[in-house]
Amino acid sequence: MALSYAILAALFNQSCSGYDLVKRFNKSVECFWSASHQQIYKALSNLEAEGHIVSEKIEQENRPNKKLYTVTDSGRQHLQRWIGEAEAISPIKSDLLIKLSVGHAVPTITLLQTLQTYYEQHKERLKSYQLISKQYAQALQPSRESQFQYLALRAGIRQQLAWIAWCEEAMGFLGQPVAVRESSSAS
Amino acid sequence: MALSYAILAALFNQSCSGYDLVKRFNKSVECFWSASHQQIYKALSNLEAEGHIVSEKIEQENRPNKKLYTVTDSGRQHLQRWIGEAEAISPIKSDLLIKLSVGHAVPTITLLQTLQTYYEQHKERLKSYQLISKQYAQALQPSRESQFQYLALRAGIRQQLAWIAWCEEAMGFLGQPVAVRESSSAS
DNA sequence: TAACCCATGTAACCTGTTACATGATTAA
DNA sequence: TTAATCATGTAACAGGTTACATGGGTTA
Repeated sequence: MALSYAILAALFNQSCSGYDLVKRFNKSVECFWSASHQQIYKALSNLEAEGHIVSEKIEQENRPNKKLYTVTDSGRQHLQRWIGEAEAISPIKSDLLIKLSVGHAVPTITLLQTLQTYYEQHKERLKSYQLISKQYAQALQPSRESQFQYLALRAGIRQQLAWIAWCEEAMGFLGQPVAVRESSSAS
Repeated sequence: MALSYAILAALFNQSCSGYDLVKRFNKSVECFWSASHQQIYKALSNLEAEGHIVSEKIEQENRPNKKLYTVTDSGRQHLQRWIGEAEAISPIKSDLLIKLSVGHAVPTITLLQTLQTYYEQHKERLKSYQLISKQYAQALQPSRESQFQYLALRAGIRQQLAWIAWCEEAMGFLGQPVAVRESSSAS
């Protein structure tokens, strides 16, 4: 369900083909959702069957033809209605947290190694978000659209910072076997 | 896949019935994953077929019999192996971020209302995490197990704090003075 | 008398992942 | 010549949601 809306939102911001959508979802700015190309092509044909998007066949030379998808009035209304609804927030569902909550089942060194790997991944992701963020910040006259995308990016950055700070806390905790400390930099 | 491990981890910490697992997953401390009872019963029977857990039939008076599930040696090893592996981190997949990234499609007031609802939910969740956290912190001699659970909880707290701070940033950006209402729970 | 708690399940359906398929163009 | 890019799909399977089913005991 949410994937359809994510697609609708992406197409509302910028009409494109299924192939381009895949790239936007998995590589670049729209990094808050992911989906395989199979899933996306399926969702696109459903959305078109429901009348929320239309496709225009683009004939190309020296490469395969493609379909350019555009949001219809019906699609826009569908999207607008959804934005106005607030769903219940969902649980974190993080592998790492499950692993840590049974950390006593393995040697501390194992846990530290696993933690380190996640730590580095979060730092990587933060870096890529900050890079995009810089591009937005440098725009002299940002469009209203891009301001919203910048805001969403800010959330991503805050999430990564929270994970990174926590990894450091956890590694510190595991580094010297101590009791639960009351202080820490919780704020 | 991850659900099986989450169940294994929960049972490793404390053997219990499927019914009790549902409660532990959806209500209380193990609040980092969620699953319906149908899903959990299914996963339990799979795990038992694979030999990772065993069930003991508990006969009860005045109420239905139940099955007490316990992790086997094989199950413990399976879990330990998994803890040592580090998967790739996954995208945020937040409805709210999708909504915000096409915020220009609706009137600002609509977006603010939606944001406010998420904001309150995150504050609620933070409160419940902090309540559990306090119980851990008050334990005079915390077990090694509970220290790990406390650490996982710290991650949950940091996540909620990040969301809350971002909601305030976003609401501020959208031109609404952030009303810092201390008790928004009764709304 | 109705609703909820205990306790476990089946079945239909939708969503997401993995594998398979095609076929021309371009860069190493 | 090997691989990657462009561009779109089908099919089998695993994971997750919703609806349906049972039946005694307790609380309002």
